Amino acid sequence: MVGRDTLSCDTVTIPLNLPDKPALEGLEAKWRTRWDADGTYRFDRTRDRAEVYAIDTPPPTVSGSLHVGHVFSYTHTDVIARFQRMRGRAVFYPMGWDDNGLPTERRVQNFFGVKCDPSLPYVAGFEPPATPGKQAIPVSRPNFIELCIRLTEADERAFEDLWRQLGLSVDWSHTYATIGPRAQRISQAAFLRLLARGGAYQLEAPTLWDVDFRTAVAQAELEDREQPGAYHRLRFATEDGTGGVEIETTRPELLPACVALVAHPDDERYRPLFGTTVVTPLFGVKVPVVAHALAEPDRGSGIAMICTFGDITDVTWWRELSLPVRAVIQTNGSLRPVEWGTPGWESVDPAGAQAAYDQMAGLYVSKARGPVVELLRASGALIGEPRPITHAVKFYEKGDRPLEIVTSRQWFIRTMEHREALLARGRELAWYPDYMRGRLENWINGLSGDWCVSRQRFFGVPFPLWYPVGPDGQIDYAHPIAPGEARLPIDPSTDVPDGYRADQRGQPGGFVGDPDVMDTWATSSLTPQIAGGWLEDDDLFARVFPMDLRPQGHDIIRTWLFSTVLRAHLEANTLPWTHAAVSGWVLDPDRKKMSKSKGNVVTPKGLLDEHGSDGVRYWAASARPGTDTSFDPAQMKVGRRLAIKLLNASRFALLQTEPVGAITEPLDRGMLTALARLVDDATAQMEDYDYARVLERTERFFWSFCDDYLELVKARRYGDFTPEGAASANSAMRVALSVLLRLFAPYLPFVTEEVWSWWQPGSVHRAAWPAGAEVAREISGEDAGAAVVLEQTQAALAEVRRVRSLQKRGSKSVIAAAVLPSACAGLAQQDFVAALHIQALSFADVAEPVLTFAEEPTA
RNA sequence: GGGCGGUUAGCUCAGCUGGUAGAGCACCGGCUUUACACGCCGGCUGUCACAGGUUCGAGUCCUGUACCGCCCACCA
Repeated sequence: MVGRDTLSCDTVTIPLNLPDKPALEGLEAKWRTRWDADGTYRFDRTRDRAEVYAIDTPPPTVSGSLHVGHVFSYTHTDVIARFQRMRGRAVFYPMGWDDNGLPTERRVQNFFGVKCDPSLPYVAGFEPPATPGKQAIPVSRPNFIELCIRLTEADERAFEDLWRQLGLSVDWSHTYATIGPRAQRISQAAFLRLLARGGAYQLEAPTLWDVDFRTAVAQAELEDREQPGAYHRLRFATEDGTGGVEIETTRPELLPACVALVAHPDDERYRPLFGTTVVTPLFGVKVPVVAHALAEPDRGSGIAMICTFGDITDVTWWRELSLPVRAVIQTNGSLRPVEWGTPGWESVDPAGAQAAYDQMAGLYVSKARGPVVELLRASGALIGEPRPITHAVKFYEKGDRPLEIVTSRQWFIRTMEHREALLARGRELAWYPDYMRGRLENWINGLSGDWCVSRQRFFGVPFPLWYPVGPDGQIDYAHPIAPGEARLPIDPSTDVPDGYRADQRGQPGGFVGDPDVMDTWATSSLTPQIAGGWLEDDDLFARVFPMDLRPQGHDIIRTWLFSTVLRAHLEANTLPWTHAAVSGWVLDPDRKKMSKSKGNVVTPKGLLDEHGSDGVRYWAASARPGTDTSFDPAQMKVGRRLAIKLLNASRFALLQTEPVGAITEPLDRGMLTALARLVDDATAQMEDYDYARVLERTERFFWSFCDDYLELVKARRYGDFTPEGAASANSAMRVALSVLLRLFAPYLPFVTEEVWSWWQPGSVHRAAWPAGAEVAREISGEDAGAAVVLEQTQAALAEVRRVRSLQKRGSKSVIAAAVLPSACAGLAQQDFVAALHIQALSFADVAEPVLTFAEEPTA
């Protein structure tokens, strides 16, 4: 243990260095430099796992800017880190930078005027133009990633600077980037291991598709948005033409992709139709009427058309009812060309179908709706007019147009078969607050398919695979070629598989690289492994994994938390960490999440400059774990005032160093008894991650310490009575100060370190977290009787002050006679009388103090 | 539709295992007190969302309702 574990004040040898006029200004700059130079927060990697506290820090997205929400939640983590460090743990507190993914891709494109083209070979020493040209220059993926790292370096420096100003006790020698070589290597190795064990597979299947980004997306990346739409009632004729059935749809443009109608098996209205065939309007396609339990009798007309594919339900029906595919949507969202009358596109009227379809082909799906509705209306198949509605439509969370479902070849990680095990992991994990566990369970129970991890993007971690090309030029996806782990990371678009030559790329008998990159969560789900040195530094990894803490926001439980639990479960058969601390959001005064735009108006830097880092941290740390919190500069001012008070009260406590000695006075012993109890409570609550409560209670004690206790002992410590009395007060004050500084240290690292440096060796952040027993030892055990004396004295003080104030007397007024309720008779008379300038004190059966003031000296 | 959280003083929020409502801010009044005017003392402010129930006693436990927020859902 680095810190001192004794409180004996008389052992302090460093010379007192009290400033005349202490101030907060300049403390951030002073101490961050000092901590850096002293390696105060360096991780001690010689310590055993049991002595380590490892944190899986969320890597902020470097292509954005830090906002108030970051300052808020990272402060929570830092408070915990500092507490654990003072508890004697070696804190592994790395920092990551998230530069993998679409936001960075866009920024690199715009900033350098380039675009990623994985078909190009790597060019060593490539330099982008000084100013981006109109025409984007195509570059290879490795070159693109190099540019990304170059661009984000500047952002990372700015972020690091802000974090240091905020006082995060991160070990800056442990950083990683999610697109860096280490993250790529680990992402690829983890994938290959999964593949080798059968935990990953590729499949040609309908998947959720963003038509703008032209990539598959995963269930976790979806969001619902309310969109205007309309119910269209369409009439399908029976095969013999004598009857018909009416369905309702919001997507009439998918009519050419209709493969069946479906109703609930128990629906009496449609039961006679099951097994029969109806004919689609306009296109004349014969489709069966089928039954499936997912069809809801009370929705629309109770019978729906199944298209390939309009939504996820269509996929379910298609799969479970073994229906044919009649896909019309292309990867760019437009309707593909179709030759009606050819296999798969049979029609009772091919010419009519072609004429109708030609008015839609090539149009983006939503644009095709107008023409098809017109045709339906003209044909009489549209019953009544469309009825406008608003309904939820699925979007890619970063996308602008509704998701479509397109059939394509994708990589999946098996998740469905692990659902029970993952739910058990969720129960095994300690959650703060506990109810957040429900979010994970909710999500796992709602999973509808395996995790689609491939993306048809250019920037990201590539799949480390090639495929043989047959003599006929066909790509053999069934037999992927994987590199040995020692070769990782690789980029199959430029690297060549063992046993092949570069000139065999794309040639019959040669190979091709997998063109896709991984979902960013496929990398982010491995942050404990990346930060902990998996596959690279076994010694480090053994000391930090599984980690202790995952701090994160509640909005990414279904993505980051879930996927990290999944990967650790699959790879290591363990939880990735034992605790998850979920922080809330910062809300603006309208009770909405502080948005980027508003967040940029209030920059974190500006806040730290204005209120001081300790002040801002105070506001953040006042919020209970998981609770959404208002952005409140007033609280930051309160925090700043607390820091200033700490400076001044400390100065007072240290102002007079002599004499010191045994703590004998009941008032002093009572104060330390209360403090010992506070420390025990605070420790228990900190262990339970309830840092906000500890701050509140420590603060409450501290203000009372200042305004009551210090005022009461002032005369005695100045030597107005006996040397023994003064010694008792001086010693008690120093014990209390030492303890209070350490209790506040996780919250207010700058001011506590400053004060600590006046009179103590080393850093307060390496000092031992106080224990109640240590405080009690100073007075040879808790003194319950003295605690009562303190309580009575404080209560009497408040009462006399109140009466005095109501009588509009100043605090200097001399009280010739004070009569107090008998219940106060046990108070510390000498200190009490001196602090209130009481000449004669007596007790009687009165409800409140009766004060007789001496004549005011005439001014 | 399912689930979770919230509803306490004008504002922001504490109130842990049930025992006569709390803090800070704001507001008002007082104090040139030798650690601090970036300070100190005091005052004002509440049918603890609503309705039932359990209990000697409920802000605190149970049931239901309303509103706010969030998460999830196979919304034809």
